[in-house]
Amino acid sequence: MKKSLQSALLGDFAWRGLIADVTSQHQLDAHLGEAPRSIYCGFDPTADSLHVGSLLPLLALRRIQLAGHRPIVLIGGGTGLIGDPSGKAGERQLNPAEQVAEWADRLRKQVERFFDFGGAQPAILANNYEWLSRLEVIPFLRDVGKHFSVGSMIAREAVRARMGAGISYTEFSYQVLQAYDFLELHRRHGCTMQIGGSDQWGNITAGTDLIRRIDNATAFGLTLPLVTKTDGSKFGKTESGTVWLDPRKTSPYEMYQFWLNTADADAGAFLKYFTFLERERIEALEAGVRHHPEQREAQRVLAREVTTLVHGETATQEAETITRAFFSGDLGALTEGQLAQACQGMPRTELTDGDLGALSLVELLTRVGLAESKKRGRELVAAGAIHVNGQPARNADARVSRDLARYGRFIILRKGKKTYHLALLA
RNA sequence: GGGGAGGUACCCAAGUGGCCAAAGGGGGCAGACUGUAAAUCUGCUGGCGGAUGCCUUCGGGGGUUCAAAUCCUCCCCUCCCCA
Repeated sequence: MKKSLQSALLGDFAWRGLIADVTSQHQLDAHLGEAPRSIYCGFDPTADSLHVGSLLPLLALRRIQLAGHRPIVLIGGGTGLIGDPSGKAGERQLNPAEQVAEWADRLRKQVERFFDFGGAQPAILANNYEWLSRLEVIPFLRDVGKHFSVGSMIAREAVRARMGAGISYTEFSYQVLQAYDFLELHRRHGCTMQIGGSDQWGNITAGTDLIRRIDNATAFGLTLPLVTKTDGSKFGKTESGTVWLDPRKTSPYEMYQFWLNTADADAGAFLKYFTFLERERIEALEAGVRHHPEQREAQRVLAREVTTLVHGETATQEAETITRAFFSGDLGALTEGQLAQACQGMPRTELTDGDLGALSLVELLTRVGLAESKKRGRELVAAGAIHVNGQPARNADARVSRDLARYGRFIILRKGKKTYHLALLA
């Protein structure tokens, strides 16, 4: 009964665990196996950068191109003005139009590096503001609106979940716009498939339905799984917050650390999700996790691969250099630039010249919040829990002076194993 | 409306006149071990220039007392039972 998958693409997706849901799997399989297809995924500008969570659909789209199909990256400059209710507990505040336009521009630049715009199937970048902003209400309601039944719109999970808390007509309409995007891309570029996160299922099938009704054509959809961690905590966050793709918001070093800290139990799945390594290699790394977990080779490879995908080889080498220096305690090996990068995600406190000589180490610890009180600070120093620029601090009453700082500016305080704080001299 | 129980530190929870800055557990932080892991063990878990010292703290106010988380009183809040 169950036929095996014919197309290399779906077979790879299935092996990687990238399929949460698909429309008519075997028909899609044949469709993809027959000829190069155009496949799209949308990204709404809800912030000035994508984050690691967006990497899953982004890399899936790249897999699609590598498999010989044409990827269409849709920036939701129009839908971003409306707001997707999917997965949102309550109505969101609308962002100013100029801001959404600026964010859309940033996302476009951010996304470009993942695709090949030459070759046999060059990628297409589109922005739905281009057509959504030109829609006229009367024709839209007559030509498109007629094909949507309110009953099925209300039945969609994203809407149903909001019926209690409330949902505006604006957000309620989101699914219609996304369906319309799919139709538009179908007509413009012969797009026959849309992928997205698992919360996008309703929006995607709204599109395949619309294409069937208006253009009497078959289109397909596939959703990717929600990335989960086995310990139950949310994927894509660290203590310092969201892990962004923009190096100005999350340094390559921070991103490298994020992946390096992947739990053993998640390493295999993440290698499949977020790298382009072939099956044999990943299976070997998974075996490595089982037999030599202490070597953390899978995590190292994962961190190297993903950081390189996002930030390039040079940035990855730099992240590795910083990692080695930080975890050996030998900060002296770092250049000023590397030190600055390593400190990028750290909470920081700026010190004035007046603070120099006036503050003792314990006072500095309380000032920056690493110790709740001087008493605590003393206890921490006594316990050997405080390191200053990689060196264990011995004297709680030592005065803070400029020659304590690296490059005359950086005093990196460490409490315990991984709580850092940067005291930055003026 | 009647009857009963209770509000203690981040949470749960002991304590019913001085030996209480307040047991115990959880959580948190740190140390050891380790793989920048998990588990485990240990320490700390009100503040103070380092103190058989002082200050703040047991729902809120007032009072009794040499002395109150503990007794009295008023107020606020929570829960349970009967109407």
